[in-house]
Amino acid sequence: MPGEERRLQILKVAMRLFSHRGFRGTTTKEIAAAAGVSEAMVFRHFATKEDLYTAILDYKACASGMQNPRDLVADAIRVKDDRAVFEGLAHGLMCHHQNDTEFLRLLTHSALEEHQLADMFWETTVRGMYNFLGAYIRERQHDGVFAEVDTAIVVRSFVGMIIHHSLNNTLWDKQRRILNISNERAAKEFTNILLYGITSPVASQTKDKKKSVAAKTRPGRRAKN
Amino acid sequence: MPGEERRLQILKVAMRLFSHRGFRGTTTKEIAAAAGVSEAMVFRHFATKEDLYTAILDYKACASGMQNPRDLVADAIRVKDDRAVFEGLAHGLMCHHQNDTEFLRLLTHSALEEHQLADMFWETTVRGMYNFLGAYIRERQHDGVFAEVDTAIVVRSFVGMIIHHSLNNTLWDKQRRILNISNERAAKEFTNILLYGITSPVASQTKDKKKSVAAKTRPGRRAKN
DNA sequence: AAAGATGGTAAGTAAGCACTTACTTCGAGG
DNA sequence: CCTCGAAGTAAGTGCTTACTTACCATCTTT
Repeated sequence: MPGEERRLQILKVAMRLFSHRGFRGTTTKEIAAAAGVSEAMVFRHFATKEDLYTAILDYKACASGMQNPRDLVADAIRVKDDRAVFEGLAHGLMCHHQNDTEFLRLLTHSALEEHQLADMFWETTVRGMYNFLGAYIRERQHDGVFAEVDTAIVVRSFVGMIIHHSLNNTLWDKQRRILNISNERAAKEFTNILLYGITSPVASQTKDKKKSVAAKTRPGRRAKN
Repeated sequence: MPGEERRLQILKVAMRLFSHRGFRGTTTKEIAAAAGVSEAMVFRHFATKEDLYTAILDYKACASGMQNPRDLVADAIRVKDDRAVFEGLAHGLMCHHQNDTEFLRLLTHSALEEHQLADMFWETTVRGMYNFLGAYIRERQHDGVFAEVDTAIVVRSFVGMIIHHSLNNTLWDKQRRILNISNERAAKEFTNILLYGITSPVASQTKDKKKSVAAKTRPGRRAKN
């Protein structure tokens, strides 16, 4: 097998093991065995175990896509379709987490171990999310559509629903015993709660002074299903 | 030092180390050194390292209090003060997480390692939370105060905001660079979003058919501070 | 066919690990 | 004073760990 291919294979195998057992909980012997080669081969491709770990993180950060979440909802932002912005973002993130469960696990491990990856991820992806989503919310506040709440709090609330749901599905309740819904449904419901809350609508809100795309696309009211 | 006292001391020291470095990442030698005794003493009090781990979990589950969160808001539930229910719950949980950061870390570690503690915790505390909070929400839906959303989704959303915020504070952004607010404020803002969403109020909602405590205690509208 | 790069391994090594053994110290009770 | 159990340790034991060395086999190039 050519070198590059083998390298990638070892990397992927190690990724799987690290994500389940953690860095210290995974031995180089196990990695070698899972890859079907001798331990020496692992060290031919990666000088140290630590190198292998950081190579994985690079791979996850770059190759694995991890497209800017902003791109997911660029269109919706342009036309100020609030529902599409939040729903699209939620759906995109949750699908990513579902398709790449190792990602969340690795990230959580690195946060616990206080590995640099956690900081890196925070400084780039997370901060970026707070910035661009915060900017959008602020814009809509100026439009008079959103209430004047600290934007960071809004982002934290919404991201909290999403991440917590994904963590539940991949870490805590894999059989989805407590809550088993599709990502589409979850995205829609979370968006509903963020935009309108759970308090029953008591007055038909027909007196919108500022007509907005959000208002146009707002559903009558969600039903239980 | 008497036996019981030493045992507890070792247990607490181990708890601190385990919560930061994980089970496999902490050596018995380190534990002994941190407790100021020889390694043999650790094994006199706990037959194996695994025993020490489960002893910690028992200690956390029982001794550490971990009072039923229902008790936190029993009064508010009785008088159906929605705001007090959610705000009290959020505040209580977040304060608990803040005062005992090891708790969240241990729990997260055990979930990643798929240790039995994670299941135990899930089956008791988490399931209990979904049950009692879900029951309250359902009651208020029958009262016509809350919209007809699947109660488990509502609980997941709200708990998500809380847990995610706590995890941020203890794991990801310890310096609170992105969001630095008190637990009181966070509890209040999360509750606002859950109850009313972030969409600006456009019609004064004076036509409440069913007068409720929630309606009475609802604030005019929150301001940015 | 010689040379050498490439992909691979068996068999180490030194350090670190959980756990043990054989021993000391010391205060209370008869 | 002596004994006896509880608190404590120094120095292991055998196994595992990350990492190395020395060596093979099979291609490609000249």
